[in-house]
Amino acid sequence: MAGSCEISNIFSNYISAMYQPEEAQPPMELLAHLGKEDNLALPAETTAEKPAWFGELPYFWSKAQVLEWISYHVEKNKYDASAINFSCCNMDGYTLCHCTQEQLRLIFGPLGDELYTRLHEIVSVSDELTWIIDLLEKEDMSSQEIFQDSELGNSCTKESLEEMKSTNPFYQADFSYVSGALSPGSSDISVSGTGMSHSPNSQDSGGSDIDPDPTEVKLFSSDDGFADYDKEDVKHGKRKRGRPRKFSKENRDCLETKKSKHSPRGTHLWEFIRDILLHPELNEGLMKWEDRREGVFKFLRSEAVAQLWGQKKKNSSMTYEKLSRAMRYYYKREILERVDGRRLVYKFGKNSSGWKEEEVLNRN
DNA sequence: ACTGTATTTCCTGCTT
DNA sequence: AAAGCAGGAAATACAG
Repeated sequence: MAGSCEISNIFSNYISAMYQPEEAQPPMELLAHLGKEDNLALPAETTAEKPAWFGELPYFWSKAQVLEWISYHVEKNKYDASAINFSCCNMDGYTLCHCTQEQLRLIFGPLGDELYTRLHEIVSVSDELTWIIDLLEKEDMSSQEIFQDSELGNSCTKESLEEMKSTNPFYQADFSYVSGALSPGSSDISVSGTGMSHSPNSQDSGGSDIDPDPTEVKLFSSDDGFADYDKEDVKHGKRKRGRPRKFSKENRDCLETKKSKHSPRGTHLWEFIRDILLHPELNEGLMKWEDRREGVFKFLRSEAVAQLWGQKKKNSSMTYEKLSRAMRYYYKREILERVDGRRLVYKFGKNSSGWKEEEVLNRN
C-alpha cells in the first residue's frame, strides 16, 4: 500500500541529498520576475519550504517547475539572468529532458552546461532506482498471480506487458508508477507495507532463497537507460558480452525472443549492491547489513538480486553463481574483502566507497 | 587497430 | 545431495 509513497520519498531524499536544504530555497524575487510569462506563475506555498520540483521526476515537471528549477540554478550560480533568452524557457519537464547540452547552452549560455549536468544527475538517480520500480512491479504482479505460466514464458502475457510499456509515454522514465501522475486509486501497483512482500523463505538462514521464477523476471526485464534506447536496436547484430553460452534446447528457445543487450558503463556491480543496501526500506528481503560499520553484508535472496542485476544489464540469464564470480573478482582489487566461512556474506573493502554512514550523510 | 577494464559464462574441485 | 565458494580460462562490449 505504501510502496509508491515510499519510492517517492526515496526519490525526494535523493534529490535532497543532491540539493542541500539550505540552498534549496529558490529566490522569490527572481521567480516573481520570471513568472510574468502567461502560465508560469508559481504557487507560493510550493516555494515556502521545498521547491515545487523537489521529489518529482523532471519528466513530470510543469513549465512552472522547470522555471523554478532554472531560477534556482541561476541564483545558486550567481548567474546573470539577463543573458538568458526567457522566451525559450517556456517548456515543461518532458521537453527539458530531451534538450541536448548544446541546446541548453544555446538558451542559457554557460549556465546551460551546469543545467544539463544537474538535470542528468537527477535523471540518472531515477535511472539508478529503475530496478526498484521493476522489482515493485514484479512483486506486485506475481502477487496477483497473473503470470501463472511463467515457467513457459507465456508469450501472450509478455507481449501484452510490452505493449503496455510501449504505450506509456513515460515508461522509460521508470517512475511513472510512483510519481504524482499515478492515480491514487492505482495503489495495486504498489506493494505491501514491507516494501516487498516478504518471502517466508527469506529468513536469515543460509541463503536458501526461494525466488520468483527467473523467467518471471524475464517478463519484466525493462529497458532502463532511456538515452541508450535506440542504440540497442541498431546493434542487434552484436554478440552478447562474455563467453558464449552453451545452448541447451531450453536456452535456445529462451534466447530466440531475447533482445540484444549490453549495458552502458556507469554502474558497477559493487555499486549496484551498495545501492540496494543503502535503501533498507526497499531492499527488505533482498540483502541486509550484517555489520553496518564494517561494511559486512549478506544476500538474503541471492537469486532475486542476481535477476535484478541481470535486469539492469539487460541480461535475463544472470544467476547468483555468475554474479558471485564477479564479486570474487573484487577481492583482488580490494573492493570487497573475504568473509571466511559465512555463506552469502561479503564485506566492502578499502577500494569501495559510498557505503559508510558518514559518506551517505555527506552525499551531495 | 589495439589495449585495458569489467564483467559474463563455463568449468572443476572443494566445503558447508 | 544441494547450494555455495574458489578461482582458472576464455570471451566480449566498451572506453580510451
